[in-house]
Amino acid sequence: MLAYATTSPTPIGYPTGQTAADPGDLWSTATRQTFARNRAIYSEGDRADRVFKVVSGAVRTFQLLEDGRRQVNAFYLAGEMFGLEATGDYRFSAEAIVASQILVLRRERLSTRIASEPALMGDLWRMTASELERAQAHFALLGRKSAVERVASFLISMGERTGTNGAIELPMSRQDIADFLGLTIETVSRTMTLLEERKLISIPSARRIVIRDRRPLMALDS
Amino acid sequence: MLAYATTSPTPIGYPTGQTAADPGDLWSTATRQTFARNRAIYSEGDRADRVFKVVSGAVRTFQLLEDGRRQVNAFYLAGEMFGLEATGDYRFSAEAIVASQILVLRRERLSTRIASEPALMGDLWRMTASELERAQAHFALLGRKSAVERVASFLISMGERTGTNGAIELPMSRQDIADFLGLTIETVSRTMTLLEERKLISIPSARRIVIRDRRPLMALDS
DNA sequence: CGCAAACTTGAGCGTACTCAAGCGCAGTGG
DNA sequence: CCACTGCGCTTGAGTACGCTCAAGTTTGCG
Repeated sequence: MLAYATTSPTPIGYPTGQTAADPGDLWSTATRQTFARNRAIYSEGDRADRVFKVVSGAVRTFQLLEDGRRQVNAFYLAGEMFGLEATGDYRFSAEAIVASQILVLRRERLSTRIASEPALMGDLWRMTASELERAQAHFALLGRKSAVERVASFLISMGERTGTNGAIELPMSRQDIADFLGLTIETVSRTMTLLEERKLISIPSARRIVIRDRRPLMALDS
Repeated sequence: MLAYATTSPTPIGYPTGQTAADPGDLWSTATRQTFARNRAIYSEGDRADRVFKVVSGAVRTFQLLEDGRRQVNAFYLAGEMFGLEATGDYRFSAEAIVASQILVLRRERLSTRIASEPALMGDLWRMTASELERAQAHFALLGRKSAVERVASFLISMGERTGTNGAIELPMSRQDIADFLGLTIETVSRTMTLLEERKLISIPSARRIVIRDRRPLMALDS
C-alpha cells in the first residue's frame, strides 16, 4: 500500500535508462527533531516552508470544523513523508501521536538540492502522486463503506504498513481511529469487539490487535 | 478553489527568479479527442500512459466496489486536468458525463518535453499537490458532515468553479452527485428540496440550480 | 496505591437508507 | 395533436445503522 518508491512504467522527469538519485538521500541534510506526544508539528495556517519524514513514532494530520468535529486525514508511520501537499500555507495540522523523531527539511534547501539534481523533482512528484492515490482510495471507505468494513480496512492496512502482519501495535487512540474512519469512538470500540466475537481478531490490550483470520477480514475490506 | 497555477511561496524545482514555462503550453502538442456521454476515457487497470485536460464538457472519476457501490472521486470541468495521480495502472476509472472534448497527452511525450524543460516537472508537481489538497479537503465532507452540509458544500463549490455564481448548470445526474457526496440519490433529492423550501436555492429545473441566499448556505458549508 | 484518561458497554434515538410509487419531461410514433 | 414510452427525479413510509448520552471498567502513570 505504501510503495513510495514505486517507479512509473514511463518515468517522467529524467530520460529512460538514467536512474534518479535515491529519494532517501534527500534527507541527508535534514535536521532531526523530537516531538512529544500530542505536540503540534505544524498548524493550519502556518506557512508551508518545510517537508517532513518520520524516523520513529507516528503522526496524524487532521482538520477541525468550527464546531470541533475533527477529521483525521492520514497517519504517518516510520519511513513515511508528509507535508508534501502544502503549497502556500498548511491547510491541515500535524501532531505527533506518540513521542516521535522527525526529519525536517526546509523547502529552500530542497529547492537548492533540486536545482543541482533535477531528477529529485520527479521523485517528489511521484511521492505526491502516490499520496494522492492513497487519499482517493480512502474516499470509498468514507463515502460508501459500513462501520465493520471501515474498521476491517483499517486493521488490514495497519497490518501491512507496520510489516508486523498479525500482531499490530496501534500508536493511536480509539478517538484518532474514529476521526480517521468517520465514525464515533463508541462505534469503533463496538466494532472491534464484534470482530473479536467473530474470532477474526483478538484484542490482548486496547492498543494491541492480533489478526486471527485474515481472509474474511479482507473480504470485508471489499 | 481551483487555483492550479498557484505559485508556492518558495518555488521548488527551479531557481528563484527564473519563471516556469506556462503549464498550459504543455498541451500544445496534445491531441484533442471527443467523448460521447457516458463514454469511458480510461478504466481501472488500464496502463496509465496518458494525462488529460478538459476542453469542454465534464468528466467524473470513480471507483466501484465488488457489489456495485460506486464512489465518485472527483468531477473535472473545462480547464481542469486529471489522470495525474496514476503511476503504474489507473486505479480509478474516468468517464465523460456529457459529450466532452478532452486534450490527451501521452506520458512519453510529456517526458520528452520535461527532459528539455525541467521546470515543467515542478509545474506537474504543484498541480498534483493542489489536487491532493482538494482531495484531503473532501475528507471532512465525507467523514464528518451531514447531508445538508454536503449538498450545500457541493453547490457552493460548483458555483465557484463554473464562475456562474448564482445560476448553476449541473452537467451531472443526481446519482453522480450522490456517489460523490457519499449519499443516496433520494437523500440528495430530498435535501435539494429542503434547501429550496428554506429559500436558500431555487430549482427551475433539476439540472439548473439558482443560489438565492449564499450566506446561510456557506454557513452550512462549515 | 490512587487518580485521570482511555476504553467498553448499554439504552434509546435520529438521520439517512431501503423499498416503492408517482411525477415530469423529452423523444417517438400513430 | 396527443398517446405512449423511458428515464431521471421526487416523494412517501418504514427501517436500520450508527450516533448520543450515560454509566461502568480498565489501563497507565505519578
